[in-house]
Amino acid sequence: MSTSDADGVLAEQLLRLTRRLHRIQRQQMEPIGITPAQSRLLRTVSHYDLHDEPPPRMADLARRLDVVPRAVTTLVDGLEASGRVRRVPDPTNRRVIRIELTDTGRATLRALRSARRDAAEDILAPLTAEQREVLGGLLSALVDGMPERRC
Amino acid sequence: MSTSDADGVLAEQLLRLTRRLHRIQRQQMEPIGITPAQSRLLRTVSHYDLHDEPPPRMADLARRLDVVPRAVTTLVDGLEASGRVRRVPDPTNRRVIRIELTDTGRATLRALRSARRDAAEDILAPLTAEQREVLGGLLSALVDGMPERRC
DNA sequence: TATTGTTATACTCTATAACTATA
DNA sequence: TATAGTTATAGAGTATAACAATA
Repeated sequence: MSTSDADGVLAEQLLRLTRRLHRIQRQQMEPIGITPAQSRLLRTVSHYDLHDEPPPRMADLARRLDVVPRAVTTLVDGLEASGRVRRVPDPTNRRVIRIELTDTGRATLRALRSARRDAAEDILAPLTAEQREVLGGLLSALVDGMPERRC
Repeated sequence: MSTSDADGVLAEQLLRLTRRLHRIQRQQMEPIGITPAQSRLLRTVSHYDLHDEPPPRMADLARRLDVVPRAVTTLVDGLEASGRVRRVPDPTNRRVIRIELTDTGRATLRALRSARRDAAEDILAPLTAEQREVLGGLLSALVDGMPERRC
């Protein structure tokens, strides 16, 4: 392995780690009856809710989740079917649909938080608190440096 | 966002980052005619090749890739169809199939290396060389701490 | 009876393209 | 004509379960 490929190796470790994180998350979320991608969307919706901002549009969620709008449709379909969010047409622009959190959705978020923490703890076990802080800082720098998805 | 959920946030950043890495990789590998998962498998096979070890069995690859054996079948199918690996029955145990790298496979690996590096560089751009080294160390600690998949 | 890999099947996640209804 | 979200479709990735061949 040549030294100049260090970045490539780093990318591979990232992918491998995330695959495991994904599997653990899926297992822990299964009893709650939600998939990881649905969980991410639900958390994104809750940010608006917690900050007393108007509920997000489908397009907002696509941008925040860094996926194509079509992908949001399916996720919201699933969350709406389980009563965790509500599709509410925007009265000022009838093309727009806003996604509102329901009480069921809030309850799910509470259950989810501990599951997510357990999954993270499982993955991060080899690191000390200080190391986690450093890792968090580096990841924040990377995520903040990400270009916004054009929708 | 409560402080005690820092690990959860960290996990989310990891997932978000990896989703982008995945997308970039897929785009860069498309002209080469290979998918990211096939590429990972090919690289794993090449480790055995480079270290003059006997070619890996399907089960070896499943363990190294941290996936179920069934998943390896599909990946090898694709790589064999494009002439990058060969399925060779083990003469000493006829249940076992060993996966050998072909010259075409080696050529693909060369093309892949630069693509992978470009994808990594794209993601890691916000970090200095020192920060990348720190990140690499932390990820190595995490990956090394991962339990082996039982197959 | 245990191991190795496969066939059969299904589900999650995401993408592109074409369409509908608004604006 | 441009925007918001959808239907239609496809493909990558992975999983579980049942099975055949071999040990």
